Amino acid sequence: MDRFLSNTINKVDKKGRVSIPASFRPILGKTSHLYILSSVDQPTVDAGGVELIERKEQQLERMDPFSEDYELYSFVLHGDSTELKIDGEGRVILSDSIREQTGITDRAAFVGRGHFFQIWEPEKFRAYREEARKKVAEMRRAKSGGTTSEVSGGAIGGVATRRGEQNT
Amino acid sequence: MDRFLSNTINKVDKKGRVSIPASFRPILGKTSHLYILSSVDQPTVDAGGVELIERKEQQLERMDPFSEDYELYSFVLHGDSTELKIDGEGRVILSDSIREQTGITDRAAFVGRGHFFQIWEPEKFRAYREEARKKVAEMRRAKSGGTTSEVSGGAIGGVATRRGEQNT
DNA sequence: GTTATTCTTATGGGATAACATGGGTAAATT
DNA sequence: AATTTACCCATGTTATCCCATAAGAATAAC
Repeated sequence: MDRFLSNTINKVDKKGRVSIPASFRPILGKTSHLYILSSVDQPTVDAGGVELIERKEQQLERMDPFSEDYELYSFVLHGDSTELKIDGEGRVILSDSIREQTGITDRAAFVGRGHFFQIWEPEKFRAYREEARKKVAEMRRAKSGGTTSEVSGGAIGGVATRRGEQNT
Repeated sequence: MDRFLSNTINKVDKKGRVSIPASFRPILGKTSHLYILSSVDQPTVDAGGVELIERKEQQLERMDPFSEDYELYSFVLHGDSTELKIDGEGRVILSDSIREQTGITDRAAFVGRGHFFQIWEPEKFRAYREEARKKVAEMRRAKSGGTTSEVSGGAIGGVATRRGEQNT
């Protein structure tokens, strides 16, 4: 497996630590660091290995280094990102900036997105997921006057609600 | 880790000293000096090891030596640079020129920019960051009507606001 | 097929090290 | 001499390391 899939909700302990889902760990590679970029339009952050940053740096390199766009993009990419150290048990401690961005307090939802994953406040994730499902259903309805039952049936998996529960 | 990432706000003590974030220190190499260049278009200064100056000189070489840009760039590059000594605890004392340029009084924001970092007056940083995030979001929206956070991603979490708070 | 055994994981807590910060004092500067 | 700067040491806080444990999951044994 080489992609981040499924979602899990883990607890944030009183020291601010959360376990990265065990299934995500090997995909991050041997690095003991987790890189974080916060989303501009949703209350979530993107997380992954260095490649997450490197991928964006490559996009930067294709831009004119003297342009305003380059300046802004580079500022946001490097100045607004975060590097979390992963401890021996596969945990990270969430920084204040991440908590601000996501609203996370005592539980965090880890959501696989392919070559990266996101970290959400569980309730916000649930709401966003619900909304996304609705929109997808509407789209389909609009396209093919058919019923929605098939669509709403199982387009997107359920949200894990307790320790260790996952959608695999 | 070999790039300057994330941002931190540190306190300037009554002697004028500030700690360089510990995560930035190793990237500077073994040099006990911090090189400073004041920014032309923002109230901030660029900081880094010797490579910072060297890199800028290389950029200069690529410019048309008869252009006005070259003249100005060369002027600020060589005229406005400073060298700060780093003490045993990883602190530097901010010069008057840096304080003038940035408006820093009692707190300083250290902002990673990849191969160098910037030092801002925290409030000014917060404002610029907000603006940058907004513009990047617009950039993204303009390029692709898409809504995935991977596309819109890139911006990041909140600004540290008190001593020691960081995005690590 | 069912039960026992071993492994994984998530989670907690204590001990320790790292870090930002403060202050004292001697060495330089002016 | 009066400041300012470099070097030391002190301290509270936070992060990091290490070990423990419960609950499941996977595997082996019966």
